[in-house]
Amino acid sequence: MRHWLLKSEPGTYSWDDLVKDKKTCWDGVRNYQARNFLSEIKKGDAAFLYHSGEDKCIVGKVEISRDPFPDPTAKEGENWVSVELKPLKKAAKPLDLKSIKANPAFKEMYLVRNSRLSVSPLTENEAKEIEKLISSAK
DNA sequence: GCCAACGTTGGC
DNA sequence: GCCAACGTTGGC
Repeated sequence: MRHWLLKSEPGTYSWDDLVKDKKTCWDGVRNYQARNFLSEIKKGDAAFLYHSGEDKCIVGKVEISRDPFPDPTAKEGENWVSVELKPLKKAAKPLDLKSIKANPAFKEMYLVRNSRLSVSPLTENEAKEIEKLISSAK
């Protein structure tokens, strides 16, 4: 099982929206690198949801509930993919970007090195560290 | 609101 | 195939 980081503007689609919807189709990704990662995701993988913009926090953990499939919002002839996901658990303590940048365990993270990439893989270590940090009570 | 980083597009 | 121009994203 692999771990991923999914990024979203909370104004566009937030953790709360996801909880309200119970599950969502992660579509609209229009970046080749992100698409390549998307298509590597498998049902049963876990991902963390990061809010860019106002929040700049990892806000929760989600589970991929469907293997990659063609993005329904793609135009005719275009080849984009999406996955389906559902909320697993909300972060007891959101992990903000400042802490991520300050933590040497996250030095190599895509979020740190290329904050514009909306879908990226996490190493096992990074995933463990995130898990630990968002789970611990304040 | 500004700017840096990155991706895409189009002229050559 | 290169590179300048432009658009988008996201942090500050």
